[in-house]
Amino acid sequence: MATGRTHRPATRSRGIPEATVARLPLYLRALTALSERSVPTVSSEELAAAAGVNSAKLRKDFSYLGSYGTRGVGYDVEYLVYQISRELGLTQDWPIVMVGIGNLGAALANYGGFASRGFRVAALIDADPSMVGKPVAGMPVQFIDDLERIVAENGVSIGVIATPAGAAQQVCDRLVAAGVTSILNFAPTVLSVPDGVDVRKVDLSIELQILAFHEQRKAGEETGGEAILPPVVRDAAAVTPAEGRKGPDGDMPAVMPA
Amino acid sequence: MATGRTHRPATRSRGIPEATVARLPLYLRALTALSERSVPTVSSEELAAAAGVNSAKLRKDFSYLGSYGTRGVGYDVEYLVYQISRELGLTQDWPIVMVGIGNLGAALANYGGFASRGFRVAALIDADPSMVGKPVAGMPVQFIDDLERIVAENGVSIGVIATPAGAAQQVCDRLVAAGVTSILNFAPTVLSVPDGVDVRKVDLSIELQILAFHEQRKAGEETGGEAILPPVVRDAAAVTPAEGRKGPDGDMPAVMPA
DNA sequence: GAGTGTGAACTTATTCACAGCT
DNA sequence: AGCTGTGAATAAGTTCACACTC
Repeated sequence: MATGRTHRPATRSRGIPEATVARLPLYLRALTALSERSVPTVSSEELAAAAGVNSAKLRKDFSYLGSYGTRGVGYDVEYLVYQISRELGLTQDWPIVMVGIGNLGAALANYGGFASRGFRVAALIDADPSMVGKPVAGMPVQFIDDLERIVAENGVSIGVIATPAGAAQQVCDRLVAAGVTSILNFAPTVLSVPDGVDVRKVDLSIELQILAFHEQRKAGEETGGEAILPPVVRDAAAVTPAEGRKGPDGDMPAVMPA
Repeated sequence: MATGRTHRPATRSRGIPEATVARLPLYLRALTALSERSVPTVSSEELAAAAGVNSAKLRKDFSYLGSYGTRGVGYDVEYLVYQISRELGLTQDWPIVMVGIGNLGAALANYGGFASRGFRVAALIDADPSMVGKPVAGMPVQFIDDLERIVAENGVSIGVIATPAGAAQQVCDRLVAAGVTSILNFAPTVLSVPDGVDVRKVDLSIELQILAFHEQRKAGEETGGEAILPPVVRDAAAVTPAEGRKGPDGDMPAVMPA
């Protein structure tokens, strides 16, 4: 997240904590499901369970939006759906462009949840001329040379990058120059953007690595903590010995080629 | 994240903060890039820039792993690659299964970064009999009835769910029953799992909604904060009036059908 | 009675700033 | 002189617990 703006805007702004903002879509999804089942009201306890958080957190989160509940009763489902939608900006229409229509890009374009909530795919863009014109998710892929025109004509402010890592920064620069100010990045690279542009990243392999960390911990705990199991070295190529280090445990294995 | 275990294990454990763990893969990626360019050492400042964080945070993060740097010089790239890999558990091999080989599942299976770092796709599994046997990313899709056998035979502890939302919880339950203790969930649902099982979710539409929130803020700020612009209502269907509410601004529009 | 809304306590994360090593 | 490692200060996020309202 590369939000510039350190100082808050002059007007006394109701600052909704970032952590809360990140949970609003979760609440919204749970509420939408209730709405479809025509449930009229819901308590913080019930809604929290549906959203997978605890009720105190949920109430605190909602308190930043205003007092939308009724004591002794709970929350009006439809009313809350509306208020959260509005807060998230989903009562308006957001045209987005997707750049990089490979395997992943195509899959994302086909993914329904995309278009569902206020988001509309304005264009699919790729740099491969052989892709251009091919229909993906019911719309023809456009050539990257037209990126600037497409962004301008559609008033696009949100871009999705699903290119290979090598192309991502370049695409990002063009998007930003064309006026895009929010980017969802699926390429495994750190993007650098000017102040005022938001970047969120979704990274497959990072998520797996975090899971592996915890998984490893579990394995260690089973044997009574501080496991003796020496890590199975998978790839010890090209690691310098470097003596005198003081890590909490495990120096590099001796079998290591310099 | 549904980590059970409230109490720390008996042995005085070096508790690495969750926020730090989440950044280690980032550092690792930056270090790997340096390693490929045969850069021998790097300062916290340089590495932080490459990873997109600030240097104080990076040094603090590394301090939880041990003292792996050299004052006045910086960090030995190869040595750090090894230490972080070990800490993340990437020096061992993690067989994973992917369940749900639709558009997204197939795209993920084809995604290289998956297999690269210690992770090995042991099986692709789908519930659609017509998919079974078809090669995806060079391996035949297997039928969901074999899930338990596959998990057991391969010692799988990490599962990836890329099914439609409706099937996700059921698949999750089967994975957990079969012995999987870490799950990466791409389905737009909250999964409930027993204590001791970790779930991480990747959710497209949530990320977009967070971006929309910030995007809306920017639009408001341009006109001098506390924008007068009335939110364009896209879908005001079925919202109850509910008078007497006290949100910070904007009650529901009057045009609303009860 | 039931359940929200919220100060206050607590926990986790980030940033500062500088002592200490090379 | 340069750069790490880390206590101390600050900020952000979570949980507690209960007054208050319906």
